[in-house]
Amino acid sequence: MSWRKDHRRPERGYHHGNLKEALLQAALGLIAEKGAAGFTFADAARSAGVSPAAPYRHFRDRDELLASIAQRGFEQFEAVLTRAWDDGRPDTVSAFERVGRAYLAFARDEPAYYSAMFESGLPTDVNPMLSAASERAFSVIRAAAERLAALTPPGVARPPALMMALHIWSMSHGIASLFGRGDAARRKMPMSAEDLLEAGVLIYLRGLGFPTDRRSPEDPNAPTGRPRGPWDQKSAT
Amino acid sequence: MSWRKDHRRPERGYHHGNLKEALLQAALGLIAEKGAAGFTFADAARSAGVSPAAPYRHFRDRDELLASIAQRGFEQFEAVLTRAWDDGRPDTVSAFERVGRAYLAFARDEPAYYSAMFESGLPTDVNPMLSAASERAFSVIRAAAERLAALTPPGVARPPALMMALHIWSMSHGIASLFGRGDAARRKMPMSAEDLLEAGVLIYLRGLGFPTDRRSPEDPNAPTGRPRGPWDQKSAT
DNA sequence: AACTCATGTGAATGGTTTTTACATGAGCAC
DNA sequence: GTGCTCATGTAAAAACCATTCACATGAGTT
Repeated sequence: MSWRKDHRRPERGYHHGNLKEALLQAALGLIAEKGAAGFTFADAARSAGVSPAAPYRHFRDRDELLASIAQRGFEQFEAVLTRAWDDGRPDTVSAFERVGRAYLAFARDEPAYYSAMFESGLPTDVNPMLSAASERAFSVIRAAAERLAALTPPGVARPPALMMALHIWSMSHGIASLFGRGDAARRKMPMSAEDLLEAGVLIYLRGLGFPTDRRSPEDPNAPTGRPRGPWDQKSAT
Repeated sequence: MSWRKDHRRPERGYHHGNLKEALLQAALGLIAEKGAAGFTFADAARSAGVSPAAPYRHFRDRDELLASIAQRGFEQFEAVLTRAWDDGRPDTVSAFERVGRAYLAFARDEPAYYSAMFESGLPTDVNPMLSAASERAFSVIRAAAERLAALTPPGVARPPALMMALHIWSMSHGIASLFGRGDAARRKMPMSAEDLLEAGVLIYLRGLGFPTDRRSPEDPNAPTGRPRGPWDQKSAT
């Protein structure tokens, strides 16, 4: 049952056996703990139980390790967004909102990945593998926007899907960066990041001519009430 | 004999005379050059022509210097946004868009400040002066949103101004972070960051019920043309 | 002129990055 | 099994940075 010295740490011989993976995991933990800037190469080596020079057998330098993490992050991000999109089921608009929530959930649940992906100051364009992975993640949002754009009601101008995707991505990224994480940079928030994003997306879609009110336009429950907006969806009192 | 200061500075006595300011300026240049992460305390000292220990007479540590820069950045940011808002002249909506463009212009023209403010990983809440400065900058956007919210057409639900401000800020910040800077993280962009933000804001405002089309609704130049959206505002062919 | 104290220096400590020469042992040929 | 080879790990060292401490300087004050 013991295939490699993968499991436990019985007695690490001279060779680690799986150092590259161990370094990635160690770095991930350290970034989550002390931020992308505070993470050090030597610390990762110490975490993995090897000398400070060992990592250089697997990564050219600290930046390459960071880039590997960012790339893996984009791959997981793509998977998460793809699953949330679920090819637009059960309906395009609600699947689209699910993608938005998945975006925020990823930023919150995987701060280390998110940090490496967006806040590590890595030059994105010099690493083709990295920028390709990033592009694939974005293409999920873009594909969803294409489907949404195709649903534009008749008589309404059809927006460019790429522009829609960039808007939604920007708002998601802005909310995640400014308000999305645990306790950092938190301001007086009247609502959760998720609700903020959902309301923003609904308002935006309404601005494009989509009908987004899930209540019937003439709500029998509020015949004389004030007009309602998408931001009321969760605040029914 | 070797000059004590590598640069031609008239005052080269034992005391610098204005070291704190010189360090701030030096750090600003270094951050612009090598990013917030790459900037080193010793480098700033060298730039100012003093020993590596001298900066400790003015800043507790590297983070405090970074925080000082971030604070000054928020102050300049506030001034820039306030000037752009110009108390809502000549009309609220166009002044609001001017604020958005000013946001992007600041991120582009002052990457060092922007980096220190938003990308340096500083704990915002532990420094009261810093978070207050950040709050004051945000309050400009918030005040503009208040004025905008007050203009909600009759019969349309009035959105919470704070929510509007958070949405606009998020989109601005997202665009600035993802697409706003010189050559970093640039993707296939169908339009400039400024136009992207302007279109996004107009669509968002339309979603809130604001009339935003600057063309007359029945445009005589396009009597049989396709329907138009805010994204067409700049693309008149 | 003498005193004081903010401000700057030099040196020392301990950590990080990265390179270089060397050590180990896993996989493979035989 | 024996012996070869090479990927992988180590130790040592140079260069750099953050931080501290004892000490030096000189500007402002008395």
